[in-house]
Amino acid sequence: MATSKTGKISKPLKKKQIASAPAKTNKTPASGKKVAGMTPLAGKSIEIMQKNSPEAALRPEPGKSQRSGARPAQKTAAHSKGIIQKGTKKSDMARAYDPAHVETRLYKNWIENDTFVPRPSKSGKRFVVPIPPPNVTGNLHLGHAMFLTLQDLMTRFHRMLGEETLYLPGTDHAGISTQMVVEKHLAKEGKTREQLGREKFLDSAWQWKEKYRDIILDQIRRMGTSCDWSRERFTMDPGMNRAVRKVFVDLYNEGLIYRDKYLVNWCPRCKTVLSDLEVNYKEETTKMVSIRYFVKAADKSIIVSTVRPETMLGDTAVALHPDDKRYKEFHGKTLILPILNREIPIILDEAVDMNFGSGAVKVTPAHDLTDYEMYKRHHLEIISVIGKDGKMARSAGKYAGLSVEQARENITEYLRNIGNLEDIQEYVHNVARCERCDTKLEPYLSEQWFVRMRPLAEETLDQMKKEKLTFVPDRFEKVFMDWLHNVHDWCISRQLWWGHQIPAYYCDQCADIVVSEDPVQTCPKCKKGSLRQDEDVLDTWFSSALWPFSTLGWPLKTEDLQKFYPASVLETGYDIIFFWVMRMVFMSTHFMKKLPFHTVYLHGLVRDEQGRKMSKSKGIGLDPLEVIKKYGADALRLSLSVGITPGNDVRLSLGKVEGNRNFVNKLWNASRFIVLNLEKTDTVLEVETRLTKRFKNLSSPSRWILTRTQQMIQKVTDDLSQYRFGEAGTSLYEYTWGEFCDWYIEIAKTDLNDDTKDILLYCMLTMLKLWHPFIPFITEELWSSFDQPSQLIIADWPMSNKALIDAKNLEDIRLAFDLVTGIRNLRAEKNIEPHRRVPIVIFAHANTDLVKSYASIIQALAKVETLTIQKEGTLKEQSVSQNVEGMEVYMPLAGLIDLEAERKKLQAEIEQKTKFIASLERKLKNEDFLSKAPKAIIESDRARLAKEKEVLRTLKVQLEKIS
RNA sequence: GGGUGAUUAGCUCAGUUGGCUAGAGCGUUCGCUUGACGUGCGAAAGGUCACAGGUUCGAGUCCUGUAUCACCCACCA
Repeated sequence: MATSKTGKISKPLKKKQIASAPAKTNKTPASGKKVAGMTPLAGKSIEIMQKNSPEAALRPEPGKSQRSGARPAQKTAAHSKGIIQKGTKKSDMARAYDPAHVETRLYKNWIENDTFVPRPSKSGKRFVVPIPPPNVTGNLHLGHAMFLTLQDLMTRFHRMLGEETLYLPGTDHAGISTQMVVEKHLAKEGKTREQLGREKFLDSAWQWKEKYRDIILDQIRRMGTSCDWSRERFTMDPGMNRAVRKVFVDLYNEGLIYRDKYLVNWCPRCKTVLSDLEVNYKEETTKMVSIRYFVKAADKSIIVSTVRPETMLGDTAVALHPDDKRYKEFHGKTLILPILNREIPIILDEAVDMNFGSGAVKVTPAHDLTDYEMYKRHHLEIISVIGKDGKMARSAGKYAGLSVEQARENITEYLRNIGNLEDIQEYVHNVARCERCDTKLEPYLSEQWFVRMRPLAEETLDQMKKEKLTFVPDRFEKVFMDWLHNVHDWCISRQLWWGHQIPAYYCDQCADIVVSEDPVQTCPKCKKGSLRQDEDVLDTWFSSALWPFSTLGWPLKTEDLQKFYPASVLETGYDIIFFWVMRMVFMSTHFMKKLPFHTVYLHGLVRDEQGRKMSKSKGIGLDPLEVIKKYGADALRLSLSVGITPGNDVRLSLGKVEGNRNFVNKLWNASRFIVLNLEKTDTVLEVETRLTKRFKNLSSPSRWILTRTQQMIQKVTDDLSQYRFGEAGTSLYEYTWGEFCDWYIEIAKTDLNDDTKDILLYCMLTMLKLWHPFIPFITEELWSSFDQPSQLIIADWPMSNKALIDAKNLEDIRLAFDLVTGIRNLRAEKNIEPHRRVPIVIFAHANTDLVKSYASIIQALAKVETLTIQKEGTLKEQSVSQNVEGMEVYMPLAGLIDLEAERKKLQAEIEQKTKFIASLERKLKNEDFLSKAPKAIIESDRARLAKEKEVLRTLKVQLEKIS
């Protein structure tokens, strides 16, 4: 491929066919003229000398500060710290960027200038991102860093587009988690929550919250997030609480919240119920015991198998499949439960799997969900034998008080002794565990509050037909829809103290339940009973579900609510799609009659270098603050946004961050170069206007970089609009370093006139704008060094300017670049020191005039002494050669040439070329291809073929000349 | 049991609607005080795009199957 779609020149430059040589130039005339074979040894000895030179001692040790350099210079404080301050002379810009001293100052500055506060836009467009409120339980981790980076990236992009932008911050009270850490904290002082009592416990929880809220918010700021802090919310703010109460009461009145007795997931350690989503299943190998149950008054028996023999104390039936022929004679009989000798019925139920085990199932309604369902179908007895504490209950008789495990052992042993134990086998099955503390859960029969999901799900499905909800990546749409189609009721009560207390009140006289937004003292029904509020609190996610509208003042009809609901994009990790995203969607649909956002962007999970999930509880993972301290927030942000793809997990290594820190520093130095060479700094607009007028008169490289800049503007804008952050970042990176720095700055050095200075400035300012959403700190800092009006954060996003595009020129300049690389190749191959100038002869054939126009660039960048450019010709001296796009490039090296090696090199190239041409020809002779492929493809292949043939021809010519 | 994702250079990953003699960063090798930057510069080596079929003029990209890994949902004792 010649020039790529984007017109990038980097690809062709890396081609293998182009061979060797060293570096570039400056204006000083060449000094060392005698071309001599430079041996590797000679090079080494020089290196050794350098290390021992006095100057070397001044170099910074690796990993130490950047302060000293090879050329020690007097530095001001600002200088040495890598920051730019008002009144600082430009020449004082430090050699390396030091984020630590810049970030805090800039952040403060942004806030002082109210730049994070939404400002009405001319277009009326708005962009709203609700933050996923971090828990007030601890410190920022990389998961947070991830979403903060992406959300802020979008926010800053849209703010620069001129939209009225709101990034709404806040924190979550995080019920169980917070209660757990507060209890742990109290335990250190030897206190328990029971000792303290509810009120005092809540006091210390609030204290905890105050402290950690401040910490976490501060950490959020460290990432550079441009949240509107004036609108910050906490899920237990009075306003939020009001919203929660209203939602609860409304849903209750509509019959969508109910209270019922049900077998729920109980965590004996947390002492609360959990919703199905908060249960993790983990595989475990246990013993499955088979027990013989005898039929009453007969010697017939049935064998049942179980992994939980201790629950047999609560058995109230044995179930068989109605069609199971083996057990026909047992239908209608009763069995004697061993140990207790209780009489239990045999029931028939289709839930039984005939093919599993013996085909007979013990039924323990109080401790198994399937059994509980059978209990309801068959009107059985229900006996609970395990208590809230996870120990055997009083109903377990002599086993009461034992742990479940102990009881299991004892009962198994007892069954063995009485001869009812038939078999024990290893069995692998899934065990339910608490998402928070990993304790084994017990199904527990109790009265709880539930949200009736079916009607809400259907309402949501309807709404989603009217409004499009876009998922990025789109595969999550299916996951989302499947869940909606297969919902279960949501258990929302929690036996905790920290959270929104359920607004339900019970009468101590008539047992009536009053559900009310405001406290009720006396029973409205019997008029005499006093009311006591339900002690339980709501699932944390209940309040999070209201986040998109409760944060804006709902249920009040506030201006904010009108303006900023619905939000634009909800960005979060795919792991909380059901916990949070789903619930926001159906709650918002129900109460706002509009989806809460139009797009759901789901990022992957951040993992460590080994691919392990970052988890602070396990002590794995990098601390974002440490990373920021060492490499800067910008470097961290880059590492979490460039090269990533939505929905896919990211591995983060310090090496990656370091690389990005290096990039940030590169940007700093490119700016530094420009600052040092600029006499005056005009605004982007002024420069752009000037360049637009002069465009046609500009040099080819100048037109090239301007064209590429326009293309970058277009690409980055498109990519960011379509949530392709990784892609946008990658191209910008390549443009910044690989094109602007590596080529344009080097070319500009050869002729620093007013035009080139204008272009350097224009490109840099544009680049700073394009980079700003990714790396806000350094870009803002550099922006200020160019004396631009207003801050970068609120500058206008650039627009691609058609008057600054010259597409044809991209092709032309590529030749020049390829020639430079080709010559450098030759030099490197022959170990010519970079600073030594060499003579070069180019037979450029059809490109002669064009190449001549690039002579000075080639000469400068490839360090050429005398550059001879001719249409064609013969060689006077022995030379090494290189073929660049059909142009013959020779570097005379009399006496130092291994002719055989040269021949082999050319022959290899000829062979490769020949093959490639053959395959192209085959393709272009293929009737199917000619008739079915798009014309543009055929045309470009034809052109390609012609070009390649020319290259082949010249390669052969070269081979002859050398021989 | 159902579903999803991953599998591309030594490592970590890109690769938008199929047109690619397959790219980046790190690492490796060689050479550099080249006055923006050694947190740098120049050059190079390195890939049967997991495997097997298929669709297509053309497949890293689409389809089917297989393997391995990861995850999600449901949980049958």
